[in-house]
Amino acid sequence: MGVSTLRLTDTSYAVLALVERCEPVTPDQLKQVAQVSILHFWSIPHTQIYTECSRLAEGGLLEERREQSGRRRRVYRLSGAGRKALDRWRADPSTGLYELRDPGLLKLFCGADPAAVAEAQLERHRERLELYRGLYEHEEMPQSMRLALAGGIGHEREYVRFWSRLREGRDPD
Amino acid sequence: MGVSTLRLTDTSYAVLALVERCEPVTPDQLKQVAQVSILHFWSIPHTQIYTECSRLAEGGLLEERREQSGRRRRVYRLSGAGRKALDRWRADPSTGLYELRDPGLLKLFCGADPAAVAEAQLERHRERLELYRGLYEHEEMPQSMRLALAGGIGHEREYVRFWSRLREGRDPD
DNA sequence: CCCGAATCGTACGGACCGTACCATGCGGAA
DNA sequence: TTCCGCATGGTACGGTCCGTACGATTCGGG
Repeated sequence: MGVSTLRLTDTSYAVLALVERCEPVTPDQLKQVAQVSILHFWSIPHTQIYTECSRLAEGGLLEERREQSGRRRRVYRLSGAGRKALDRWRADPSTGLYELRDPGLLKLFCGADPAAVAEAQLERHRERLELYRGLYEHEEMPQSMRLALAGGIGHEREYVRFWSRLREGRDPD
Repeated sequence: MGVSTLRLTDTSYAVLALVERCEPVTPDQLKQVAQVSILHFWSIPHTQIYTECSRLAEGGLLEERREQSGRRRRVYRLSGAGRKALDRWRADPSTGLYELRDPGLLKLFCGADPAAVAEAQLERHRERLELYRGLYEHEEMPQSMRLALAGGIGHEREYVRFWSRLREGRDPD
């Protein structure tokens, strides 16, 4: 299949960028890297990483090899066309809107007891905040990744603030 | 179809709660209400509101009537079973994790120029923040809705802070 | 050497999504 | 009044996505 007929979504570019950073790489490794990076602001079900890789390979944006022994896993690299597409996308700063599905805010909106929901949410968000802070402190990572992570930290901090106030029955302000 | 065979997602409950608040109500009206409320933290494509309403009616959680004249629109009310299901769900404060798809953070992560992305993001988030603040000040609304809106305001404020710092080349902190 | 667990990958059906398109009502112009 | 154009309201439908469930391979310990 030629590049011309290939539909590229933001998810496609996410995969291309991950491959760029990790090549040569198997889908399973991508899955793990995504787990501690983009999945926090760009959620994808794990199976889609496999299908997206093979789509992109078929379209010529990734190069696909097979390991010669063992599991004969597929191994991907960015192709010239892939790099070009990725660069073009990166050069354009315009984006679509974000989409959020936050069941905590939903329950709050729907009339659940604020303090009770807050209690549960606080626990989750505190965990996440600690997780992000740990990564931020201890991991080596490229600057762009560090910036995105800082975004996540900011959000979790805000979540914790919000739900804390709610738990105590104060106005969230 | 009996209730027993009906799969209820968070989206189902979102619709039930909106109906509870607006009944009697047509799907189109729900669409408009959602537009200025839950869509900011629980995104749903508009067509799904129609299909979800008829699913819930078929399952006995909503009552469906037709207008007698004009467009003969479908008009929904919460049934007894619907109210019960909704109450049960609300009483349980546990929830799943939130999911986010933020193309701004994604581009940042993928190596785009931070200042350029920030410029574009700032514009969007400033608009949203103003929108939410306007609603918060001027609209009458139930307390639970006000709380959820306050959550949205907090997040937009954080977004603005984050992208502002990035635009100026400072560390996001 | 075998077995169980962990890892890695895929198959598949149903839910979701978004585009494109109909249908109806409404209001203004002549 | 009638016509027309636009705004509103609703649906049809096919492709994409999603998540569960399972199959395959490897590894480690007894």
